[in-house]
Amino acid sequence: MIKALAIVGPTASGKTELAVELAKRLSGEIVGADSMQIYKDMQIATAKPTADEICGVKYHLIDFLEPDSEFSVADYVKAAHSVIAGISDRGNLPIVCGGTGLYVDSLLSNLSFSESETDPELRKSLMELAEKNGGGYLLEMLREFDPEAASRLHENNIKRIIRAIEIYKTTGMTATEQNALSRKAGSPYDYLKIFLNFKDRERLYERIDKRVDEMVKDGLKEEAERVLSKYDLKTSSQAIGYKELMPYFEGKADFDECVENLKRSTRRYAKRQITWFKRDESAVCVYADLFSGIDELTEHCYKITEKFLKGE
RNA sequence: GCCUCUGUAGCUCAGUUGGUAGAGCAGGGGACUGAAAAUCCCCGUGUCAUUGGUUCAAUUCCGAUCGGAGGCA
Repeated sequence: MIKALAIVGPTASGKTELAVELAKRLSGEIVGADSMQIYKDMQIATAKPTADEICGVKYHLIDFLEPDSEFSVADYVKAAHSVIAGISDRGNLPIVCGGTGLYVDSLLSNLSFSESETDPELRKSLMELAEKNGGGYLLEMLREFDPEAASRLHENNIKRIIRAIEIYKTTGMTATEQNALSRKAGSPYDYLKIFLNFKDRERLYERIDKRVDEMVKDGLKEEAERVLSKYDLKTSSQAIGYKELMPYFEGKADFDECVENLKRSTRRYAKRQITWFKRDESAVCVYADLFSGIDELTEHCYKITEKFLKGE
C-alpha cells in the first residue's frame, strides 16, 4: 500500500505553507486538491501558490487546465491516482493538499466512478422543467425510480435532484445503487490526514480579510477583467473572486462594497469547508493558532507524520 | 444653559393600547458521490441604558441620572 499524507483545511488556514515545509523535510511531492487552482491564468483569485511559496517542491495538479474547460471530481480522481503512482515510483511521499473536501475524500477513499459521462442536454431540459414546475415536481419524478435518493434530497436542491435523475437516465442504474457500488473497492492508500484548523474562528476570518485585501492590492480587478474577457468560463465561473466583482463591472455597486461581499463569501466558504472536514473523525485536527508560528507547527506535524510513516 | 428627539440581539431597526420581544444583515450548526470556491437544509434570551415611582404586573406610563443626535441661544 502506498503511504500518503493529506493536509486539508479551510481556505487561508496556511495549508500550502505547511505542505511545502513538510515536503522539504520528508522528501515529498504535493498533489493539489483544489477545484479552482487547477485552472491556468486565475492566479490571484484562487490564491494559487507562487513559485516563491513552493520553493522548488514539486506541486502537481494545479495550473494545468484551460479556464474554459469542464472538469469534475471523476476527472480529478483519475488524474490524482496516476500522479500519486508516479510520486511513489520516484520513492517520494505523496502529500495531498487542498481545500476541496469532495476531491480529497473521493481520492483517498477510492470512489470508483462509472464510465458514463454527464449529459448537458438532459441537465438543461430538467432545469427548465424545474423552473416551470418547481423542484418538487422533479423530486417526485426521481421518487418513481429511486425513492431512497428522493427521500434524502430536499426539493429546493435542484442540482442534486437533476444529478440523481441523470445517473438513472444515462446508466440505467439509480444513484443509490451507483453509490453503493462506488464504495466496493477499498482505498489503495495508507494515509494520514491532517485537518489544519483554527481554534478561534475569528483569527481565521482575520486572515481571510487580510488575504482578500492583498488580492486586491495584487491586481484582482485587472485579473478579473482579463480572465472574464478572454474566456467563456464554465466550471471555473464558480470561483469566489470574480463573480463578486460583477456588480462593480456592471456599474451596479461600488468597488469596496464588492470587496466586502467577497470577504463574506470567502468566510462562508471556509465555514462549509470546516463542516466537511470535521466530519471525518479519523483526521488529526491541528489548530494552527495554538502554535507560535510556522516552524513550531511544522515540527509538530512532522513528528506525527514520522510516527505514522514508521507504522505507529 | 434651554428645548426636541433618541437609547431594544454583534449591526440597522420594528414592537408591546402595561402581561419580560421580532425582522433584515452579520453570525452559528448541518448535509454533501461526475457543477463542490457549487448546491441545499436548520437556528433569534436579549440585565429592552441606569435608577426611583405608579401598578397585582413596567421594556412599555411618570420622574431623575448617564450616553447619543439635532435645534435655539
